[in-house]
Amino acid sequence: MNNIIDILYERGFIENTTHDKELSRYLENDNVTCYIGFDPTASSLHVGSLVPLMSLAYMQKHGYRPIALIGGGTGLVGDPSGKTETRQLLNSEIIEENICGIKEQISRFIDFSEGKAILLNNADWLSRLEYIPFLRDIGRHFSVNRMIKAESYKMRLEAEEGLNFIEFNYMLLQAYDFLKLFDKYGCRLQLGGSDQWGNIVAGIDLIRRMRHETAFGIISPLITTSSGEKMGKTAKGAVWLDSKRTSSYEYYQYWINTDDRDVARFLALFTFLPMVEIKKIEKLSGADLNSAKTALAFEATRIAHGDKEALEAYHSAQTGFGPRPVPKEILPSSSIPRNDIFGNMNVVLPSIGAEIIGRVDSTPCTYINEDQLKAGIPAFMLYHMVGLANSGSAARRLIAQGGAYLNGNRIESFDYLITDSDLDNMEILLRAGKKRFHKLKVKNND
RNA sequence: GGUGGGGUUCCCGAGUGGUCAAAGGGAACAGACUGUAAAUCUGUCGGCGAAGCCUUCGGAGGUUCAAAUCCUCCCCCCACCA
Repeated sequence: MNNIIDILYERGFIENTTHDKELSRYLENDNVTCYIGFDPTASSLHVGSLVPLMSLAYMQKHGYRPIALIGGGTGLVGDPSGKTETRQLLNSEIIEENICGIKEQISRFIDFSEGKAILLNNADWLSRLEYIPFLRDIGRHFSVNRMIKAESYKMRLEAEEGLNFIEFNYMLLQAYDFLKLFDKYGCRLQLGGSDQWGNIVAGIDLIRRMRHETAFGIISPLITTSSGEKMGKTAKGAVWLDSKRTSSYEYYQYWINTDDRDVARFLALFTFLPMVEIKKIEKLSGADLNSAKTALAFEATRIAHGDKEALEAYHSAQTGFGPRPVPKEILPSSSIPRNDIFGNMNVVLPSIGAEIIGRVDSTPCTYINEDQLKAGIPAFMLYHMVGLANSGSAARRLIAQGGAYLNGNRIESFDYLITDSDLDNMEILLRAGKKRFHKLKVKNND
């Protein structure tokens, strides 16, 4: 199997394509350029953007030239596709900031060295557009009758909030992007999420009408978890790719908590592990899947944050939840530490080498003054302080319900005084519920 | 611009003078069960060192012993008409 379409299909990246036969034939060419757009609506992409990112990464792995297009221009307009509400309009300064963050993240997935990929910003051409010429040259190719039938707009036309004119224009701008990239880079293929279908097809039509050439589109399914949620939503909000917003520890934990039913599917989408190995995972069930989840979390963290961060997160998980060795026969291509019981590991991470193999740990941690600890702090205050509870009341509730643990022992009373006598190995391990950990370490007075 | 309908605690949504920190559902959190899964059951679900007090129902004023509820002005959304 070396046809990229087959590979993308097998891994679950494709929901639909335009003209499949011609597309397959086109992809047999050597110099295929394809693109995906990312609108800078936040300073970081989140897990929801992983599918397009990974599909682009796969395209690159197979020798195609990807263009990552940052929507510095379209971001000023706001894509209504598939949204039930109007996006808040962002100003240019915020967008500039966002672009910086996003560029960095994309670079983790796509190799931009030596012209292997291109990073562009559509503000470079969109912000210079003149209204009347644009309407005359581009606008005349769009039928409003057709546009309002587009699924992406339909939703909004039927919704309570309606659709305003600036949003209605979004499709034209994205179509124009595609035309630009076709003209300048010979780019004939656009990838995107399924909500982008209308926008992609609009671009293809525009290229056909104006250049009499064929362009193609591939859309990925909207990935939902088996429980029916959109990917990347947690109680705390989105799971960001930026480790400043979602720490490697949290990121790893997000993946390790994958629903059983999603493990194989997610391994295919969100790691580079070979499908042969993933296929074997599909046969596993029950607790056996936990090793696969560990590998998923490790690999996903590695790709998004780096080897070192993945290893730290892995270790933190071991400290909190106990050692969970991953047998050799599970996903052998994964570089996750094998048969590891605290520290003795055989890591196969070239970028790290041997020196880091010690106790590394990224469990959230707070430092406390020695004096303050000697004086003692009531448990509920500490839980609030450290962020395991949102308020004093919440902390009291937590403790009252028996959900607070100090070094593994349940805290019986909300005002239990935590002091230096609770130090274990120079630190105090606080736990809220089953899986939220926080360490408290002493800062010496100076 | 006109007419009508709206804006309620994280979300949906009830509430039209006191009995309202505000029904119900969802989400979330905790406990039990477990495998850091799912499902289920139970409890919690504004803040406060907790009796009691304080802040909340788009915003600002006002009426009243008492306002999410009544009045005035303003902001925003929706529908129909222009």
